[in-house]
Amino acid sequence: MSTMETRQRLPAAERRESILAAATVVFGERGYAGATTDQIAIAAGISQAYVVRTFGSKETLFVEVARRAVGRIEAAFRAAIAADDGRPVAQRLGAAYIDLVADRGILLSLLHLFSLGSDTAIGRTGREGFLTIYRLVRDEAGLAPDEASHFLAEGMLINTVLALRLQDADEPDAVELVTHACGGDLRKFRELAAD
Amino acid sequence: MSTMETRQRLPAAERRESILAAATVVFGERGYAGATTDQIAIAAGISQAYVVRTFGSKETLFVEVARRAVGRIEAAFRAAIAADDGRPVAQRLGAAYIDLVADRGILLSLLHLFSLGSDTAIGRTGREGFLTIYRLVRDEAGLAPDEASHFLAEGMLINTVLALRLQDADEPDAVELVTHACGGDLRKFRELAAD
DNA sequence: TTGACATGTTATCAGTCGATTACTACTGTC
DNA sequence: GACAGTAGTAATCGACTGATAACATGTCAA
Repeated sequence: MSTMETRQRLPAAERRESILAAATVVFGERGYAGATTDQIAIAAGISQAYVVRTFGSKETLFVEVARRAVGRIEAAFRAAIAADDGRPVAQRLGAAYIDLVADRGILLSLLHLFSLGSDTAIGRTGREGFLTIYRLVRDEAGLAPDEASHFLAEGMLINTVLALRLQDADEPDAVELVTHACGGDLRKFRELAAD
Repeated sequence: MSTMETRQRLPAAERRESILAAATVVFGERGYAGATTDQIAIAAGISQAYVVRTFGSKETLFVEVARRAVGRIEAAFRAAIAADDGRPVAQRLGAAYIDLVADRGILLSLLHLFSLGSDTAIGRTGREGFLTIYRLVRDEAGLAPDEASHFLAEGMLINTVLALRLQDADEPDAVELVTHACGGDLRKFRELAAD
């Protein structure tokens, strides 16, 4: 019934997506091992058991969160490549990446994903995701290998700044560093990164 | 007695350092939450209880590991700054950073440290460490703020590549990316990063 | 309406982990 | 060669966590 405003149960696909969104935030803040399925369940507003049963295991959930995050980046980059406004493509990609900061969890979940390359399943997912993004900026955006590498490097710095919450620090050195890291518009960066 | 080759007990300072070295490797591979004090104890060749009691808690141990890692980077950079061989200082710093790859755990522990900015105690340590290194390359090496920022970005990319173990991947795209990330000498990078 | 299926929960469990305590043994010194 | 202090271990515990199972309830088609 859609006449009732308060739907009590969600179709599986929507519930799945809402769990993924909640898990993205929690994994982004605490990392894979540091996050608990109970924290994710609370964030999603359901029971811990349902989180686990929906994805089979915590590891599977994390891999799904990571794949979804890579997909978001791909979509944002493809849109930036298509929307040619005269600026160089690298600049458009950079702006698109900064916009992703609004979804803090996405970038932070990927940071944690990339830090766990030693784990068998998670590591493979991480390598695949990282190379996918590298190929996208090289082949679809047309950046030279060294340009693509530099671009990813700047992205990793943004991830680090975000994880450290340096944009909230008030020391002048932190302000200066974050300003350069985010490409100059500290004000916008801070707004996007605001909880 | 130093006539006996097999010393059975170590003075506190040496034992402390050996635990820190072992913990650096384990934290580097598994992260803070993913590592267990028992794994660290096995790596150090002592009992789990002794690891915890020596540092009071796992968190204190991690913070000590992180501070030690930052100290190693400081020392390596200061040496590179002092040893002026005609090359630009940024190039010397880059080479010094690549050399640190030999101690994989140091860079990987810092990667994990930087990913936990939301944690109260660990986050503060991470911000302090990151800013310390930024100030060093800016003030002591004399890099301009944007140069220092770029330098840190390349460092973060190296950390990521290392964590993902991309230097061991055989796909041509991975080889190309790692080559650019490490400054060209893939062979040396692989040797240093070898377990 | 009713029944069948999909959505969700409560209760519980076995394993793991950091920490504490009580105890043991080595080491150098007077 | 005993003593005092330092280095280290074994045993154990309570808390936490991911997973499972049994059960409950909402939803929709016929």
